[in-house]
Amino acid sequence: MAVETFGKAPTFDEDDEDNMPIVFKRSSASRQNQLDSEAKQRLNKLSGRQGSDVCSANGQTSNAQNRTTSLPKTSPMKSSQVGTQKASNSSIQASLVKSPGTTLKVSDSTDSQSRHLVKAAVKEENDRHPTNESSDSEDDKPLSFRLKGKSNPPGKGLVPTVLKNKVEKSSADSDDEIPLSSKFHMKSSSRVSGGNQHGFDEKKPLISKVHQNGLISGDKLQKPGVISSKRPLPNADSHLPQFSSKKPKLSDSSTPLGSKLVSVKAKQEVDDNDDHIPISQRMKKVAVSANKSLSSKKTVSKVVSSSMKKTFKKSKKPVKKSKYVKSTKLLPSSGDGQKKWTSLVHNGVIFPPPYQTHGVKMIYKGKLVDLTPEQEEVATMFAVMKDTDYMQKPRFKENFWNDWRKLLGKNHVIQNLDDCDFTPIYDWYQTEKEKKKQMTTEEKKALKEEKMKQEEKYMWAILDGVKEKVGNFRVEPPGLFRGRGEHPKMGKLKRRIHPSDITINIGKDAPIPECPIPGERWKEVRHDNTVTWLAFWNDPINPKEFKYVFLAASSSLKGQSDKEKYEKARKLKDYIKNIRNAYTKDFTSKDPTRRQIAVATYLIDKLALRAGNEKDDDEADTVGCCTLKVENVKAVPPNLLEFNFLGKDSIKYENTVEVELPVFKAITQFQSGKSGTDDLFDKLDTSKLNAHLKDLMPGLTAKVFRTYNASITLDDMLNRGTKDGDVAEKIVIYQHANKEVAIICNHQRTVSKSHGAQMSRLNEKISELRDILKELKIDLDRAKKGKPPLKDADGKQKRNLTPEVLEKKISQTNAKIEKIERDMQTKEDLKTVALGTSKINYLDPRITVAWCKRHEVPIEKIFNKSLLAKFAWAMDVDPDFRF
DNA sequence: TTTGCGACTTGATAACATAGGC
DNA sequence: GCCTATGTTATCAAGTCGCAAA
Repeated sequence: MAVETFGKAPTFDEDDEDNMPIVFKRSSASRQNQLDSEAKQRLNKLSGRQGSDVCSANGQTSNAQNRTTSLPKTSPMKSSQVGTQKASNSSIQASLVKSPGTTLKVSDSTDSQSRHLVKAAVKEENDRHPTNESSDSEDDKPLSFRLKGKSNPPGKGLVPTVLKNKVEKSSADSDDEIPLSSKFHMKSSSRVSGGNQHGFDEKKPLISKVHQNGLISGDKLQKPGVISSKRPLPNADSHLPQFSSKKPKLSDSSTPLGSKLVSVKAKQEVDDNDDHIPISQRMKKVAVSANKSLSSKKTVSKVVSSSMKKTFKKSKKPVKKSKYVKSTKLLPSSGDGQKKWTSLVHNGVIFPPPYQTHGVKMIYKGKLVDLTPEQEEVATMFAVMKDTDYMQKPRFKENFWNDWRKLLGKNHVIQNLDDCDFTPIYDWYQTEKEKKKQMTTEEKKALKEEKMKQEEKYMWAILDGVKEKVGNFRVEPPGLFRGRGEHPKMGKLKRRIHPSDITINIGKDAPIPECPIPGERWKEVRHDNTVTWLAFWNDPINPKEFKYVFLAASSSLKGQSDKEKYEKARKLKDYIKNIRNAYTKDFTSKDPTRRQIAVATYLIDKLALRAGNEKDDDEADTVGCCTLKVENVKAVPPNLLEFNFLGKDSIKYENTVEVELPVFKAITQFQSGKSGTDDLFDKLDTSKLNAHLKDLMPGLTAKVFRTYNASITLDDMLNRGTKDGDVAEKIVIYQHANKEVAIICNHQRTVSKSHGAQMSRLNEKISELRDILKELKIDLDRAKKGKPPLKDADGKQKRNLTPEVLEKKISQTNAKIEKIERDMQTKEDLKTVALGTSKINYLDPRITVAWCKRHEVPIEKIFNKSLLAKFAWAMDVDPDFRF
């Protein structure tokens, strides 16, 4: 096996007490009733200093998934690694360079729509700022260099309470103060010229690079934005307290939190301690061994896997005819509220086809009923949901009935829902579905092509001369609202959206998209380049809210903000020690607000809880950290906290954690004198919390902790866990790390209906193989004695095989059994865990790409086509990249 | 200080496509 | 070559968070 088994018994480094891990284990919390009992029993510890599993509230010990492991210290990247980076990176880059010279690039698509778009784009392009600069990503900067000047004393504690030896790092030393443009001038290449794979304008500093300790950075390099019609452009630095027009709320409180805590940010620590490692990881002592030097130079560090090369080659391939390409590059950065684009051309949105009546009559009180097409359409929406869980929900039926009734009118023959029989419509729908299924491959293909033809022109936009995919160009069709959990509005009619509902956003000089429905017109056309949406309409269920049409995840615009997100999370690494220090100190603060902020931040950091905005009464009753109710947390002496609440999407969060005593005490204090439904953090909301976090680190918000902890967990587990072995074994390591992150983030999925059947089938297969194995062994014995093999089950004489051949067969069969057993284990482990969400949203793709490069794992074994496109910006990362 | 608006990101799952077993 | 398990993509709901107005 290529790896240490993560599930092994913990081994702590007893000698290095300060590095003793904090125990942090997230249970695979369950969806309402779907959690397997195993996961339910998982016990999580937050601050234990012992490696043993702790009994959960129900008295059971945690299982293998909850194993406690501790981690040794991570080391900053060795300076000796630095040298290899450029070379290997540049060779990769070389393979990635494409379409130099022009802004408008070649595309593989040349339909007339596209030509039309290009024309407009060219016109728009002429207005563009001609000197768009770009430079290479900070990835090129080795971590060791980025942390230059930072030192960290060895043997530092992991738990904030035991933190010591603060090493002050002048903010001026931080290379984050330096405009990226100057840091990477040697590699800069203009996006306009098409020479930069990234396409980032690194001169536009990342949010955290804009100001630190009040220093002006490269922000001034940014081109002036176009004035928004909506509201004045916010100051690019408005996220920083000192420039904010709004005073951070907490600074108003009796205790001057802000001033005291701001000093925290100036202290930056080197990562020779574990503070940048998520608590979850620090607590897991992976028995790291020989592969400690994983990140050190192996010859592979210069090697790109063949498949990876293939991928790169593909993206490099110039596309035909068109003057633009589907971009894999990133746009010049734009700050919040700043100009996001200069030219934008697109064809608007496509509408669902008008309703076609089927004429199937439903039954009311045993009699067939005539419905108008409008009434029939809504009745059909309801009828086809017969097999869903919504039909068991009275609220769903009530809401549907209220809306449908309005369409029926007061005097309609149908007077109540209970006497309605929608079966004829349901049966008709099933027949239609069956017909569709029965279509020949050719018919299906033709249908698909027809659809593609109709949609082609809406699929693409040209943003600053680059052809980009549009994400959701289809207007949502009418239907019944499928709110999650106990959403008060479930079942309501989501009415049809018309062009007159839609506001289009497009470049000033671009042709206004033709309204696809004759005789109708758009609600409004705007030319707002401070936003990225192409169109929006008001959500018919909640008219105060909007539905937007954005570019696809693979677009430069999204890639740009994705990268900024991860850079911000990476920056937290430099601050995390002091942040943890600060909140630990405040666990015992006399100021209750301060105490609540400290404990909330702790929970967000350690449990990856979401911020928890306030919700309206017309939304499902779910909570996040700031909105936790007293009843959601049970304090079990001496220091256990049992969390039980519905989080986003009404996914159940169940987790028992062991916390530091001051946290436990604080929680019991917050609970005292309150009823179960009262707010646990009554002096807190997300804006107060985030205002406070911004005092600690520019741009820091609650959600950054999730990204940070997810990515650092992956980075750490991969680097500690990967050993030599074949690709399949390495992929198992990756999945394991991915799974840990998914568990930390509570990303769940429903157990597939066929899970049980699949497992039994695999079990059967294993026993078949074992029988075969037995026979082979007998035959081998006989062959060795020169005897012929026994007859098979049908009584036929088997072929005479040499002992060598039989031995080979035995080993092949053993390998097959092992593989199935491994697959079964993985399947069982992952049956309630969704790996995709963290991969898409929380794991810095550069960690994955760099790891693949280091370990010769083809990147497409980890990222599918969509992810490869989404993370194009991360593909040329240096193999030595660490989060 | 609170509320609401606006613009995004994050999320589970339904629908669809495809690979691989028979 | 068919069928189905599995993987991928589309869908749209539900979060976060900044900002401005009340």
